[in-house]
Amino acid sequence: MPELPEVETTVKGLQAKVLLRTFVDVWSDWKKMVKKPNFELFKKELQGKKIIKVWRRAKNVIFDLSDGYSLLVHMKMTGHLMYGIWNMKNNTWQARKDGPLKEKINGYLHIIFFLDNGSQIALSDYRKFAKVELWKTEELLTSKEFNSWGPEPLEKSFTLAKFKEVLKHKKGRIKQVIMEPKVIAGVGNIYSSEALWWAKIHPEKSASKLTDKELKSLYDAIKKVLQQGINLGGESFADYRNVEGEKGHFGSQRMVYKREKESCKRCNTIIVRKKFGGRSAFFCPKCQKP
DNA sequence: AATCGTTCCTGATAGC
DNA sequence: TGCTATCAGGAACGAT
Repeated sequence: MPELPEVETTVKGLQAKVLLRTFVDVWSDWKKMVKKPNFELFKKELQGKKIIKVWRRAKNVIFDLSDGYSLLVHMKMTGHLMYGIWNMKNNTWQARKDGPLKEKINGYLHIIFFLDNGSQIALSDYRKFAKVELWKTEELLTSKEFNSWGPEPLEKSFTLAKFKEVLKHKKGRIKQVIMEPKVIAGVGNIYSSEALWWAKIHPEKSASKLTDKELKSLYDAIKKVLQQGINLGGESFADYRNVEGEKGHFGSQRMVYKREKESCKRCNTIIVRKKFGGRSAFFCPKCQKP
């Protein structure tokens, strides 16, 4: 599932490919993925808009366009954006003009954006939870939703004091709290599990019960695992791929996520998987005591 | 105000 | 063997 490092990897990949390109058309076989405005209007309004900037806020990919518009894409759980040249006739695609011809078009492409140089950006999503929205930039930046998201954990302004401030009055389980978009941006199931392992904190511990030492450890761990994720091009345990359709390498660094019944790399204890709040937490019952 | 349950999807897997 | 039931999971939203 794309979290901050995966979205960041996607953004970097797109920056290298699509800056200053202009949208000429859009195709979709699942039009309700476009939430704003309706698909027909979306298609009409997007045509002729030039991509000026590609950036990330929380887990959203944002394309700033000409005429004061912004295109927002949230990949949710199983989505990923790919760039390339699709050949509808023989069902193939190339990530680069001079690159190898990939055997088959990914079977889950639900939106394809056609660019003015003959290339395309495609949104693949087998669970169809992804969302796409076209905003006036000013409206997006001042919207309730945009301003509800928590701080960016890798920005300088995210200090330890800021971390403590956002956790204030939070009594819920720490894992669920740090996964909440309104608390901190970009942290999901993978990186919350990993950060808690590094910080030696049990995922079900109440956020309000963390000691100062634990808060500092967790703060450091969140930044550490996210940066490591970016450095390794994200995690591809499930569906995530970069814009060229390739896997990320964070998997090799996973300490707990999806490692239940394997041994803890610190103390050899068997890693446990426990579901709460509708999600699976992975942790070492010895290193991360309740 | 904080927290919990529901909703959107479909491939994989468990159970019979 | 083949069918059906269950599950995963980001995050907005409504209910409590």
